Amino acid sequence: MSTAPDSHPTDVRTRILLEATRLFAERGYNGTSIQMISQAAGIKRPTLVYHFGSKDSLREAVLGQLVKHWQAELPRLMAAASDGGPRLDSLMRALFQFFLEDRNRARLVLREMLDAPDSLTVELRRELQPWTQLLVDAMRTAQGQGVIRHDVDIESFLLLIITTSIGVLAIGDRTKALVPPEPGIDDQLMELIRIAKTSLFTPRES
Amino acid sequence: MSTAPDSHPTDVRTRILLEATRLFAERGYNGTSIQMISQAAGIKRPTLVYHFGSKDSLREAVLGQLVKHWQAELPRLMAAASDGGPRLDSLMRALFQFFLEDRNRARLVLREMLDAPDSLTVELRRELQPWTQLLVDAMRTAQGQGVIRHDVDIESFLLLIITTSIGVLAIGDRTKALVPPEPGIDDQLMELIRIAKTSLFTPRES
DNA sequence: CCTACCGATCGGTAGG
DNA sequence: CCTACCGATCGGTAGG
Repeated sequence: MSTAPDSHPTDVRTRILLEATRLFAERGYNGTSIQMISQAAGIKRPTLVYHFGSKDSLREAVLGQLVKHWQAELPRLMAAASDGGPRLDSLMRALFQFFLEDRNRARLVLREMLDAPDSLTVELRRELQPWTQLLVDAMRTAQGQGVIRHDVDIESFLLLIITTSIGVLAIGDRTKALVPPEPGIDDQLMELIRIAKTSLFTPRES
Repeated sequence: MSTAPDSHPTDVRTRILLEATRLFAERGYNGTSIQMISQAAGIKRPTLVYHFGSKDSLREAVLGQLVKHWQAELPRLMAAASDGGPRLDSLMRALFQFFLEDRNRARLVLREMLDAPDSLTVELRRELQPWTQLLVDAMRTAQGQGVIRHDVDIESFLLLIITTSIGVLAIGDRTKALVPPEPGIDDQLMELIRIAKTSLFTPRES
């Protein structure tokens, strides 16, 4: 009664969310039964249902986790970069780091985008768009100052960087079979950074 | 007996493949029952099984279609561009055109990459890699001639363009919710072309 | 948090 | 190309 009832790191609810994230990412929502998740979490199926109500609610909880992360991270990044304007570097680094930490996160996002549950678009727009709006504004200012090339379509550029980052991290080790020396994820990410910089910034004169 | 028994454009086998492609793309392999496909094709389930043996064989047939297209298209593109070196433009245009014709193709490819059935990597490597190898060689030559920037990682560059093109065409109308004016697919593709050109070619001196 | 149970749907087969 | 049928698994509920 005096100790928090379920604040352990190996909390049941947490364990369910962890395994659900992994399995949804690896096998997809439809390819994963709540039975598999329950077993991975070391409980019986009705216990999972007791905690989350339904498979679909569990899906929303899993997705909510990721959205929540960026809802906290984007403001942090914007603030940290406020001196000297937001830096492409730190943003891309944060993007890479988060999805590299657990590549299943990238796969999950991609799958959700493909399945397009109604909840997703709505939540993205409501929770994340306000922050990316700020980012777009900052970039537009940099463009006005001549730091960013005049021919850049800021909104599309941002979207493309995000799409590509997630794409590479989710399936980069599978697409590489297309091309002979089979460049690794790191090679692809480094080339992505080069491409982004080259096509975003006005070449320095001197 | 004198007329071909099933060469109609509305051939049963063709109709099954068509509906399977659409449904696998929209709902995923695991999210689509052979019952749904049969119904969409206007037949009963055992008839589908009679034609394709199993759900998994149908999956391979659906994927085989797409691989076959590029197996024919890549050599064609390489040959057409042989005078003056392969042109980035025609390649990207062909890529866009094929996947724009039916966006479900892009979604299907992305889903297969995520599901990573063993057959996929093997088939990509065996059927498509020989042709992309030629493309890489041609680009490397252009790089030696100074047409392509010296700092380009050719293999990663190619992979990134393909990943991004498919990504945009598959989920571009969903990711756009992230950014305020919500740029359309066409905006994103045009910006992708700009990014590719800017980051690939050595700036002309003049 | 569990045991026991539910109807519905799954992919596939038998047999014609 | 179909009807009739199969065991297995699905998500979820009753009740404790």
